Amino acid sequence: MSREGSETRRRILDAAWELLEAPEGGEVRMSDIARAAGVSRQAVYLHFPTRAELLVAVTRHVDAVKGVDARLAASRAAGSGEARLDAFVAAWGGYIPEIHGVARALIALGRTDAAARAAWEGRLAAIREGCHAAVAALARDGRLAPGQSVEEATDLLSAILSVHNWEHLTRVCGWSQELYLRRIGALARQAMLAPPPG
Amino acid sequence: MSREGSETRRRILDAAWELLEAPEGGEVRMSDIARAAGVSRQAVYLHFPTRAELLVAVTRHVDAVKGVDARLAASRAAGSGEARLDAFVAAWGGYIPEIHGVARALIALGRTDAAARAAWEGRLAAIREGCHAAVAALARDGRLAPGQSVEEATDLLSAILSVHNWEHLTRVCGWSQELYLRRIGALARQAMLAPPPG
DNA sequence: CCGCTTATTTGACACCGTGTAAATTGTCAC
DNA sequence: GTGACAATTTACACGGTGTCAAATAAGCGG
Repeated sequence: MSREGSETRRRILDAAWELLEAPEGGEVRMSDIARAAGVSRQAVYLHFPTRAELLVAVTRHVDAVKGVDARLAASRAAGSGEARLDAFVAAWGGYIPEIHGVARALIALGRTDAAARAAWEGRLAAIREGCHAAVAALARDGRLAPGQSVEEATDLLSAILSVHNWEHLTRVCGWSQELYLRRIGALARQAMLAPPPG
Repeated sequence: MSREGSETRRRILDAAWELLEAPEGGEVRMSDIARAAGVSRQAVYLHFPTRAELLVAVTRHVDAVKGVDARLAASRAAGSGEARLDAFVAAWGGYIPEIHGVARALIALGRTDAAARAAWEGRLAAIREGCHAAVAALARDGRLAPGQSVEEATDLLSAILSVHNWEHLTRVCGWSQELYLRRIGALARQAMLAPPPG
C-alpha cells in the first residue's frame, strides 16, 4: 500500500473527493477516480485494496482537511445546555453540505460492504455522542423537555440532524442552507427544550 | 409480458415481496427471487423486463394488497386540522414498517435507475400531498404554528415522516413501533401546531 | 555506468449480477 | 394433430470490481 504520505495517494484521495462532491456524483467508478487523478486504474488498487477502503480513507482525509473534530468540539465550550444545543446544531448542520457527497457514497456502499458500514456507523456514533452531550447538559440545567429520557431525546435529536433530512429538505424541497439551519434549529429547540422555569 | 393475472406472475411478486421484507433483505438478486418463486430466472424476465420494473410492480402489488390508499384517505375524514394531523401521522407512520423492505430496495435502486427513481418520487409526492392536506387544514383553522409558510411546514412534516427517520429510530436506535409513533406524533405536533387560541 | 529497490503502467483475466437470445419441452384450445 | 403460449435450458454479451504477471521508469549507492 506504499507509504502513508505518498504524493500519488494524496492525488487519488483528492480526485475521489472532488468527484464524489460534484453535483452529479452518483456513480463514481474506480476508473473514473483513476482518470481524474491522472493515474492508472491499477495504481489506485496499489494504494487502496478495495473501493470500500478508498471511500473510508476519503472520509478520513476530508475530516482531517476540514477539521471536523475541532468544529464539533467547539460546541462543548458553550456554557448552558441551551447554548450547547444551538452550537452543536449549527456546527453539524453547517458541516453536512461539505461532506454530503462522500457521506452519500459511504452510506450507499454500506448496504453491501461491511467495512463501509462500520465506517459510517462510527460517524453516526460520533454525532450521537455530540447530541448526547448537548442533551445531558440540558438535563443538568433542568431544561430538557419533559416526557422523555436522555437516551430517547438523544436518539430523536440524532434523527433530526440526519444527513437524509438535510438531503430531503435542501435537495428535494429546495431549501437554502440558511433556511435549513433556521428551521432545523427551531425544530431541535421545540423537541429538546423545556420552557424556562418561572 | 404475459397476461396481467398470471399465476406465475403473482408467485414472483409474492416471492420478491417476502425476500425484500425479510430481516436480512439487503441483497436480493433476480436469481434469489426466481428460486424463491420456484421458477427459472428467465421466467422472471419473461414477466418483468428489468429488475426495476419488477420492484415497481412489487410496490404496486403491496399497495393493492395492503390497501394503502384507503388507509391514508381515512385521515381526510377527520374534522379539525389537528385531528387530521394526528390521523395522518398515525396512518403513514403505521404503514411504514409494512413496506419498509420494498421501499428500501426501491430507494437504493433509484440511485442508478430512472424508472425506480420515478416510482419512489411518485410515492413521496403522495405522502407530501397528505402532509399538505393536514397542514392546509391546520392553517384554515388558524392553528398552524407561526413563523412558517404552508409550503415550508409541509416540507418539514414530510421530512419528519420520512422512511429514513423511521429506519433510524426503530432499527438503529431500537425504538419500538409504539414508541416511534408516540414520539414522532409529539414532534409533528410541536412543529406544526400553534397553541389553542384564548 | 551498474545493479538494486520501489512506484507505476500495461494488458490480460476471473467473478458476479443484469439482461438478451435461441432452441426445446409441455400444455392447452380448437 | 396443429398452433399458440408458458416455461425451461443453455449460452452469451456487458459492465464493474478485483487479481496477476511482466514490462517500464525513476531513484540512489556503489
